[in-house]
Amino acid sequence: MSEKRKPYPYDQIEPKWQTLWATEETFRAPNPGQPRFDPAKPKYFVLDMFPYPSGDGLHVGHPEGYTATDIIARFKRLKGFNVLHPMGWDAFGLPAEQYAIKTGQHPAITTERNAERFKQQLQRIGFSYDWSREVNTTDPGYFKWTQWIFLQIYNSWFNPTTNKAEPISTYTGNDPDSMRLAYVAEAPVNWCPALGTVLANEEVIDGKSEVGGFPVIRKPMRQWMLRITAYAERLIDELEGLDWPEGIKLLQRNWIGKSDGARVEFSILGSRFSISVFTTRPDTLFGATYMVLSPEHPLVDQVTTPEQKGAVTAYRTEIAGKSDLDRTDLAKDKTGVFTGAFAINPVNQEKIPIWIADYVLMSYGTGAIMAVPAHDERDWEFAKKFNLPIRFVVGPVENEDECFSGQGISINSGLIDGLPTAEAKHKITQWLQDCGHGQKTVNYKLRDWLFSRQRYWGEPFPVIWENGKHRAISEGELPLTPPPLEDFKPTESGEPPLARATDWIRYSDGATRETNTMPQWAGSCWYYLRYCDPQNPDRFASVEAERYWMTGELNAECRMTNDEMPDKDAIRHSSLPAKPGGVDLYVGGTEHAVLHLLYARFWHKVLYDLGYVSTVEPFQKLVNQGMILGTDNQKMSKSRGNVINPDDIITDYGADSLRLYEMFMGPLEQVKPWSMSGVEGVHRFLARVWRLVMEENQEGNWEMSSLLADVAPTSKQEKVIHATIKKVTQDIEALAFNTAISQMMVFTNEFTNVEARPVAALRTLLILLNPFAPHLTEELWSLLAGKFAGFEGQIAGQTWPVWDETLLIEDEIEIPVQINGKVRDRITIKKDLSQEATTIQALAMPKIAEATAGKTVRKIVVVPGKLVNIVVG
RNA sequence: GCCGAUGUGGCGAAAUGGCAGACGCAACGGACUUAAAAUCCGUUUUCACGAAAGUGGAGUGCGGGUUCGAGUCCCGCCAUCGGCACCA
Repeated sequence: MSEKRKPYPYDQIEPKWQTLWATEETFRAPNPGQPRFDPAKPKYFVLDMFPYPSGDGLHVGHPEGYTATDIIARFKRLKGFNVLHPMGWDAFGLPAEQYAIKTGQHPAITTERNAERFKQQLQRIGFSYDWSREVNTTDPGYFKWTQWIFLQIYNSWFNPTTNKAEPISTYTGNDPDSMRLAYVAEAPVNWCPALGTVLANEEVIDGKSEVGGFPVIRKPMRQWMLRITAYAERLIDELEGLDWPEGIKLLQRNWIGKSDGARVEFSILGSRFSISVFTTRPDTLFGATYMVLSPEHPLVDQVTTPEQKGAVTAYRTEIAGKSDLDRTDLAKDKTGVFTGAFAINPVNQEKIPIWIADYVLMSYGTGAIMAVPAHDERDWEFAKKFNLPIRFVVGPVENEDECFSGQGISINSGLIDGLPTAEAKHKITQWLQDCGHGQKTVNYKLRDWLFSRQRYWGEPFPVIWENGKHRAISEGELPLTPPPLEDFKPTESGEPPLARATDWIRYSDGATRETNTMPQWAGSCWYYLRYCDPQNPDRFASVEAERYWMTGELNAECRMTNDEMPDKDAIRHSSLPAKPGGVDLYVGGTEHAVLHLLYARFWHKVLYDLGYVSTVEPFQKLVNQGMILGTDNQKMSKSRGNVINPDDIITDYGADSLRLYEMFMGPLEQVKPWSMSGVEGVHRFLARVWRLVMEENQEGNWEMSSLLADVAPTSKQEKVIHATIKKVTQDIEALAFNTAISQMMVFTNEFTNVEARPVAALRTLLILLNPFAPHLTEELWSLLAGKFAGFEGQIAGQTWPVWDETLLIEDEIEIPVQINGKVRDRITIKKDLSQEATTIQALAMPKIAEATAGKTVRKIVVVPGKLVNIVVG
């Protein structure tokens, strides 16, 4: 039984170099001040979205982005950068906890085992991570700082005057607790009975949990919230300077959902209360013929008349029992009930009925609307169903049987008659403001971030409760680790699992610990900062390390020593100027466009405002890799059975082939299907590169190719060499890895059938190919080192080659000659031949002369170096 | 419904407004081999005419437009994928 012969011995080469890189710490990135740190080099921080280490291990989608960043990291090192290229584990989360509930195995054990497996798989692919910087969000040494950052948020408020977060001590009002950026609220939340926890809005998809797809219902509960809405404006504005895909920026802007409009007060007939509404169309106020309160609106009880009480209560009960999915089903008919009460329209003193209906959401605006059926589709539909009056106030009205929601000229609208929509809005808003009936307002779709979970496997809140009030524990008590538990389920009464740890909960006489934990997003909000200085026990990262890796600056003028840390007010508000920078390149999937990327930006801005980090934004450049589909063109999933395991690819073709194929498939950002024969194609290419250097002898052993020679390349070869240097360099910088690989294939084809193979050319190819196929190129480099000069040291320590543009210029070029835009012939001319001479030569060509004979030449376009186009009539 | 992306051979794909299909896969033919595998060389958008070299036409989702010239720019559609979705 002999094993199938391998086209080249990748199975021996790859483990060998992986071991050597690990033992020699080839890719270790020292911090400023550490041995081997070179202050003369510029820095480059290239980051992957770290994975949740699931029990399933990696699939081929993971290494797509990781290979791209690894190529960039290796390329930048060869270009002379200090490169920070780290990896870690986003390891808190539901699957480990559910596994624990099922099996009783502690999540920490599952997590550690899974992370270890992920690490081995990643190392088998030969990624050049600095493993000494590995982080795990579940390590106490890590989440100590997650909790610490929470305390900074808890101890801050957003000052609208300065437009930034400030220590709560600077707030002079009388209820600071109501101003904190982390606060407790009794709010309707997304409760998932099957998971036994609440979820963030972002984690609910079509009324079902993102994890598991279980139904989610609305339920009022006491929860921790983070005041991300305070940053809504800045989260939109500060996207501006970022090098992100426009689509992702747009997704964030839409998620935040800024609307300009007005708040209008409607007094209620015979009541001391008034109803406040938000509208983006104050110019349609004269067309408001009724009002609608959300069923959950607190004023419903106050305004409902005794006669309507029964109907209103019945309706509210019905709505309360509905899932979010039922409520937001657009196909369903509008429903609602009259409250019996009337409001007064402030612009014309008209008496209009007040209804309740579930098409008005409590969670947006004020939870109440003025209904203008003539100019709003939803109000139109509702008015038609319940026979409510419709009055057109924006013209020109062409069809009275249709709702018109566009802009136009105000009619039937008193003081704004005849004004176009924009001016009408402005004037009526001014009028409302002058009369005290309303004011200009900006409203956002973004809600505050529901930040607590009823789970075991998450960061405990560093908070205790005493006499019904919350209070932070001291920083000295961090990290606050979760208690050991046998049973990870919520308690029978619906309390979080931590409530089972009765000893742990008791903080002191009369003080108990918070039993909620933080959501999984918490750890990933700041992990990029921890990579800068992952073992630091005294700060989330030293001032100098954070500043260096985020901005490239050494010798920080603002030196915050650890001793100064407790004296927070002194170190804050040094009003550090905003620095450009952050992570230089961040690669990950689109699925985090509005979750992780919004949360992380929010935390970063709080830390920036408080003076703890140097940049306004965390991620300067973002790239989304496209999903890899199965060979059947479907999304990979266990149930479809189309999942490709990278381990199998490595066993059959080697890690370099896996890396190369991941990049050769197509543009990084694009969605693309896996193809096994495609893997074989790049594998063959790597074997061809191997055989440029090695050949098989009679016994079937590999030895150095006899064609290798210390000769100068021919001028044609020289051109290919420099064209390849140019294209590979430019393509890597543009993240166009597929075309870079094509060019290296062209190079290899050029040198395959030659009588003498110039070693210098191979030397160049090996360096160019090294970021893509690091094992193969290191091996060939070391083999050549025994025979030829110029191969000293590891290839990872070499310098990236530069191309000579003058070598790429051809003396003679062939250009097409067109007649009326169609190619009729080709002509070979001197590169710098004048336009006149080119024209004369082109016209003299037999085919051209024949085709133009007897016709009028109306125009001749000569594009130097490109083509000639003769226009005949 | 709204927003965004994409649409090019049998397949993955390439093309600063300037020779459409680089590179790879698959297929076919040849060399090497007793044979096969591997390797190397060649052909491969399509239609018509031709024994052949070749000649001519069509062609980048569809319909228009700008231009000497459009896969690329503009207008209007269609399809697929992704996101948001009663947001007042």
